[in-house]
Amino acid sequence: MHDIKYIRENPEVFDAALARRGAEPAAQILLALDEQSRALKTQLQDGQARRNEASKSIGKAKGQGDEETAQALMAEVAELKSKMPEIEEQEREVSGRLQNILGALPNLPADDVPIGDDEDENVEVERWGMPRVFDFPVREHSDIGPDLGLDFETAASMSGARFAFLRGQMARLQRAIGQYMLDQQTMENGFQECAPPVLVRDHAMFGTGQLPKFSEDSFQTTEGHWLIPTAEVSLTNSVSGQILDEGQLPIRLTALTPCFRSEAGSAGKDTKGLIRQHQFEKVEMVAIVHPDTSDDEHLRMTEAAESILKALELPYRKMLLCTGDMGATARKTYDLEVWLPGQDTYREISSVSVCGEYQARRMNARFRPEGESKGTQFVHTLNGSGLAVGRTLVAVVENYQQADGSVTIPTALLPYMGGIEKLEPA
RNA sequence: GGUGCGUUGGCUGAGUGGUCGAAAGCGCCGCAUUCGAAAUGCGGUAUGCCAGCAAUGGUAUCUAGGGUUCGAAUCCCUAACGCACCUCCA
Repeated sequence: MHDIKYIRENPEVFDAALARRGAEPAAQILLALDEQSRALKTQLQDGQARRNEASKSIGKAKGQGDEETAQALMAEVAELKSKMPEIEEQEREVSGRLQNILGALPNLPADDVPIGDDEDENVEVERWGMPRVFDFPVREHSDIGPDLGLDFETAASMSGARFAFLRGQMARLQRAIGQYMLDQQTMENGFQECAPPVLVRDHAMFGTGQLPKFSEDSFQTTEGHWLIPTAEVSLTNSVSGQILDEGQLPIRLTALTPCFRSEAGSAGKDTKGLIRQHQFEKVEMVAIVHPDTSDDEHLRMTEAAESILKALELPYRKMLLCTGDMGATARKTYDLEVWLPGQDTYREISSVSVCGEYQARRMNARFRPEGESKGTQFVHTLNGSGLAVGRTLVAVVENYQQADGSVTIPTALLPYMGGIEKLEPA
């Protein structure tokens, strides 16, 4: 959500920023609606002022027992009132349209975000770790997995495509990965562990920006609840509508939850394996911070995600997303892409975004600056995966695979594996 | 799923259909007092929009949306949320 005042004062800057994202200019239509809406408001308020004045006089007249004057005034007010609903209706319609357009616009990219159309124009910032050299034919996880407890057929029989049924040591490994990452984020990186709802209402989805534009990406129950596509929704909305004390900031939250995505529009993409599922687990990080610190927090959060990959000794690269590849709510995003030897490529495993006040405005999440009794400011919000559990599982299986089809367990995960040191093919 | 009660400013909490943007207290800010502080006293303390250089004035907002009325924090309806009891159930 954008500040209409800012647009009023900087229409060209606003449109230029939208253009960098490849979005159509919007300032002109917004300002036209804004002007109309305000003109109608004024008109309405003039009418209301006269009505209120007359109504007060009626009260006085009645108090003095002057029934005649009261009747005359009442007639006048009735006349006045007959015209008001029409203006009211117009005003509602105009400001409704204004809100709709405003609510559907993406965030403005930060100045240092590279301009580009799609992922091909993302910029590699750094690379960590050396891809392992294999002395046997490397296989994809979808190839290795079935003998280790990764069962797509059983899942398909009950749920269809893009679901997985994990068994035995494979299920255990997924649990170990989730537990390990949650422990790291809470005990090492200062995030508070949360266990939030995974079903949320419309306004929560609007607050974090999934609605109104991206409803087709998520599942909705027959009751009207949405299944969260990421715990970002639940965690960020925990401060929705609140006025925090400056001293409470920063708030750092994390949660391990299932995430649900319809993957509409990605038909034919990543159909093999665990990469793109309707349901997957993810450890999410969210930070609610003072506006002055959001850029630093962005780096901090990215490092928190990187620390997991380093501990698991998984090679990765850090990408700065270009304007065309960023999510609608982000001002700036770093993606971490893990090396998948089976696919001979780097694949996204974490996405860390700073949203500025874009979500905070939508949620009306504010803080009260220290030492001031009045006045509030919007907080800044950030979110990032720390990390996606399913894709981490893929990365472990592919990077730690052995010639005999077994998979060794990264040292960091051993304490979570209950004595299992290797996944053995059945 | 059923019944009842509730939702007021940063917080607590009054409020008979007109004089209520709303008592009082707390908190916060300023001033006085003090060497300084505490305590005390005095004053000030919501937000959006419109007009205005400004002071200020107008208007809307007492969870939200409808309605009744010349006039609604106050009456009616609906929803959301909270609490209690009942029913059911991991």
